Amino acid sequence: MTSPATRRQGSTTQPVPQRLLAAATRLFADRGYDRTSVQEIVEAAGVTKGALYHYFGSKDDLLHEIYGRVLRLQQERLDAFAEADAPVEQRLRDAAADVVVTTIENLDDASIFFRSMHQLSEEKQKQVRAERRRYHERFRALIEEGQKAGVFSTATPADLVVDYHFGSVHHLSTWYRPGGRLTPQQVADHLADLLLRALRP
Amino acid sequence: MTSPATRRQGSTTQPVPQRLLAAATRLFADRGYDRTSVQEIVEAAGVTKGALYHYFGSKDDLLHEIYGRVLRLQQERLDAFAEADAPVEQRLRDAAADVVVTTIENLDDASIFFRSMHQLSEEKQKQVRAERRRYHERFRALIEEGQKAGVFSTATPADLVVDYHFGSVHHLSTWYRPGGRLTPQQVADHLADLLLRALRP
DNA sequence: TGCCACATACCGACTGGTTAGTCTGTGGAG
DNA sequence: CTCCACAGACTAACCAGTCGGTATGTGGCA
Repeated sequence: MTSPATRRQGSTTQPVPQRLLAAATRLFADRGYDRTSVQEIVEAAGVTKGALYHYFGSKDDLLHEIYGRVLRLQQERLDAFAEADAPVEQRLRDAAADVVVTTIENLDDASIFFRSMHQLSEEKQKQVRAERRRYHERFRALIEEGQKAGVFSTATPADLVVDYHFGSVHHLSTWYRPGGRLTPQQVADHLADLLLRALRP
Repeated sequence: MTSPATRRQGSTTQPVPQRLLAAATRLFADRGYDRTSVQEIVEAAGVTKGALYHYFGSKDDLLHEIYGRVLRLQQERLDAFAEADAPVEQRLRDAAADVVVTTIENLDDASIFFRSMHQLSEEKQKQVRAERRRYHERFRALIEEGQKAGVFSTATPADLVVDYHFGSVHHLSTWYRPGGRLTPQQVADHLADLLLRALRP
């Protein structure tokens, strides 16, 4: 009935690889990659080292998986918004707000993402940077489209605008606390609004 | 003639504590706090562990010193701009641009600042957060002043605006490379411009 | 002027503790 | 009987911090 990796005690728990990934995410976000021992991860996931090294090649691999998950999710969502059938202003606003909401909903991923690049092997870093660049370029294309159409100011180069906005997204994990004064959606609306206001011709 | 700590070989080198701080800054920025061994720091500074532990209580202390240096510098500069005799828009623009230039000029400090909070002891973290909050509040006060005066839009709460701007400052160490297309001053002008444009009523 | 007492500024071998990754073993499903 | 999915003891490496020692300078006193 249950898949081979999905049995442990009575209740229906997640399969082991997912449990490991979830435990690692929580711990990496909480105390940082280097401060988290493999032993702590496997204990939090309720397994042992044997299980971890059965599914992952190294501690580093675990981190890489987390990066992959974030990048895939965000790229997918951006693509959807960018391809929508609406005026550029609307598409940009939606995309800008969505990345804020998604980031807040996965704050652990976000704090790992921006703090732990260096702990990845050089090769994996290169891969992550390449995917990140694709994302960045897609976003920039939206801004350039609006600039060419004359609905956005051309006072600032588009890639600087992208960095400006993603700086604030990046920063969310530093100050946003769940249950704060503003809901994720409200924060997203405000930040998207600031972006669009800055781009008014 | 030379102070006791200022003699080593023929040439006039910096005193040992500064050399250690400089070496630690470079290494922490480069490979992260946890990935940098005390041995590497002392080797880079041309001394031994004995010297380091003569001047600093712990590796953690070294990091704390770096934080202190950054915070003091930025607070000083912000205070100067905020107290200047000029219209709010001007004071805010100057302060916003200055923090960008100063951050770029000390990019190593910046990447350490935003990546290594967690490696500080809980107590030192609290101290740093308190100083950071003071800085933040000073900046926010500028925005609120402009909002009350009617020269800035009140569409977005002032503290969100502060986080928006400092997100982009924070982010600089991720993308800015010395010798890039834009000079630090140009980047600063653009980012300050984006802020002021977003605040137009 | 000479000498002693003490301090400051380091040196570098050593220790105790931790950690990523390995490897051999085992229980249950097919 | 075999193989998958994991268990858990073990190892080799590393590292922060300690500590006893040395060299150089300095102030007081005879």
